[in-house]
Amino acid sequence: MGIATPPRLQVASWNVNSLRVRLPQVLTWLSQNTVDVLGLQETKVTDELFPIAELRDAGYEALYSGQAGYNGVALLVRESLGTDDIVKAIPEFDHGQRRVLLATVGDLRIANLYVPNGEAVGTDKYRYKLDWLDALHGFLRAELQRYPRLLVMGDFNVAPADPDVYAPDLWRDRVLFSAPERQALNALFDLGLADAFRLFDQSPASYSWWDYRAGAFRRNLGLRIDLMLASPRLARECLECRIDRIPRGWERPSDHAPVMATFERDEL
DNA sequence: ATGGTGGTAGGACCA
Repeated sequence: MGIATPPRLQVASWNVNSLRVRLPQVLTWLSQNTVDVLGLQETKVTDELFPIAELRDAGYEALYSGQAGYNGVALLVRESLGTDDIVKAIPEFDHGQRRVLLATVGDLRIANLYVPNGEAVGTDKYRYKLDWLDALHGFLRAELQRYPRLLVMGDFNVAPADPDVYAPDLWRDRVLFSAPERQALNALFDLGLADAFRLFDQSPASYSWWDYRAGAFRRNLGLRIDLMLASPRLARECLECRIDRIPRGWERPSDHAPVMATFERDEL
């Protein structure tokens, strides 16, 4: 018995770099963290092979949009919550790459994204990334009109600012941190979306992705490219946002760490 | 050091 705590919704985003390889880690992490919604990126699994049974046994309903070999996104939602109004592509920018999954969970609108990597500045893939982000901007502007409580999360493959990069001067003209990419991200901020991580005090050199090579994680040579963007209404209800570095240190890890956020809810 | 590692493939790709 005690004073009832306000209801809270805990949300996380994690690029797992193959759900089939990382499923045991996802299940372990879910058992250790009270998360209501988990967005996954780079699932690299077709819908036919998506591990719905294992996730259902863990208490989660799965929404997924996958393809063979590359890309793939999913939303794991605690079964009691339910989902509605599912969208699997940016309208008028659907090229078959499975990078987008939106759903309404309670009164929260959640967009889970795997933004194109862009390969290198000046390449066709880089151009595609910028076009993709431009289309995303128009789409999210419309979503914000419809849904006051909008959370946009995922692997953005762009670091917002100098403190999000271990060597900003080295990265300033490279993919993941080039000025046009940051400008595209700033355009999303200009819609009123807030970088939830920066609503709170954080440790210096907080990153979400570390290259597999050259001992980058051990040396903390990382970038913060996994983000949670909150609409104005939702930003006011955000109680916490942090990165859980622990799974990046596990054996055979994803190269990304989960980003977590907690929101106070009026009711669910 | 144009390297380094990892996933999906069962070749070169993608990151």
